[in-house]
Amino acid sequence: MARTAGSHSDITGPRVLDAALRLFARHGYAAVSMRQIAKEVGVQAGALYNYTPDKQSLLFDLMRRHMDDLLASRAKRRRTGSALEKLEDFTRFHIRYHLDRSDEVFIAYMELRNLTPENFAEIEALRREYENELEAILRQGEEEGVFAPADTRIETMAVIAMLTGVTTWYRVEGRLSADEVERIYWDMVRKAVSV
Amino acid sequence: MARTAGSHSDITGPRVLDAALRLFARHGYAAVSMRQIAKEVGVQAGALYNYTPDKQSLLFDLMRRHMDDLLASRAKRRRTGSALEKLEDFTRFHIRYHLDRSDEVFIAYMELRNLTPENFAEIEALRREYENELEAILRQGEEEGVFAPADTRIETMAVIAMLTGVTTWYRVEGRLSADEVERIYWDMVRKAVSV
DNA sequence: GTCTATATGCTGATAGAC
DNA sequence: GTCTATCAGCATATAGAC
Repeated sequence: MARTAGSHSDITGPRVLDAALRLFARHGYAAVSMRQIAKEVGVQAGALYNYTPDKQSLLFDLMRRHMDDLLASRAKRRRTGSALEKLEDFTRFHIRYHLDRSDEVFIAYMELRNLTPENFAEIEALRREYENELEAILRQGEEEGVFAPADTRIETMAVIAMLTGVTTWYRVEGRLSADEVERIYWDMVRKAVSV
Repeated sequence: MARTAGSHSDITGPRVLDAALRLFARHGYAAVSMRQIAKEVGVQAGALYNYTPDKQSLLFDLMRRHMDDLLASRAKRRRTGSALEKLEDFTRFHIRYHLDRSDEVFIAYMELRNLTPENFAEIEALRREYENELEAILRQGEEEGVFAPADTRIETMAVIAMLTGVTTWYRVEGRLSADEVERIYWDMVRKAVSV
């Protein structure tokens, strides 16, 4: 019951990360100060250092958490079946996941260069792991004869770039539902890689 | 013949923009200081202000110049013909142009949020103009019956995102020539929008 | 756990000598 | 046109009171 003087909340930790997420996504890591984050949380700047050793860790934790969530969510949904079924599942998953987490996605793509080399290597490995699933699907499809023989690595990068681009224009209040967007992109992806 | 004391070069102006281009592309606008730019040019920080009123103008000038060049280059190449011919021309142009100007492209996509609202509006209008040509091509193809009926605006965004993504992985010293990359992407674009 | 205060250094931009 | 010197402010991070 007794509270240490000045302690107004025991959930300040998550709120710090949330504030950093919003501000980094909106203004960019380098342009956001610890004071701005503190103001958003409702504490003084010094108090932030109870929750993070430094600003870089804030960025890294956000990216790490995002990539972990992405891979974990993907692992739950992964299924067996034909390459075409797998590709549709991957495409719809990617679109939906990225629409639901626009801030995280934006940071994950834009702020890579603001990570220290060690942190960058770790995040990049996770991203590569995610891309590799798509590449494996495309390869399977080629072997099945349903996808056109091609440079699968480049196809992988092209498909991911196309899908991730949805975050640059999609607005929830816009004219299209997430379901419709899924379908449109799946149409294009299917045709793009098919024979 | 006589030179003002301290004047070592009459091409410092362009060198300032070039240095800013490289540094902004590598580290991001917000993370680069005027002192870093000055060091790259080989002058003191104060001297930069003979060439630019402020840091924001440096960013805006780089973006403006890039978009102007892009639209001018495109206008030179634009041609008449079938939608399929026009789309191939657009695709190959976009890939090649973006491979040749990776720094400019990177800045043009990553630093939009660091423009003042007025500057942003101006750049955004130019980008929209570029996108509109692609959208018109897709529409023509639908009318000709060679492209699948679809949401042309989303198709436009999807195609541009896919093509522009080439800058994230292409390396001149890599295993693929620019010609091969052009062909691979054209294959995918053609299939993605066709009936 | 949060506060205030502060250390230390870098920021964009300007003034005036040469 | 470039220099040196400087202004005023903000950066990250830390110290110590409560």
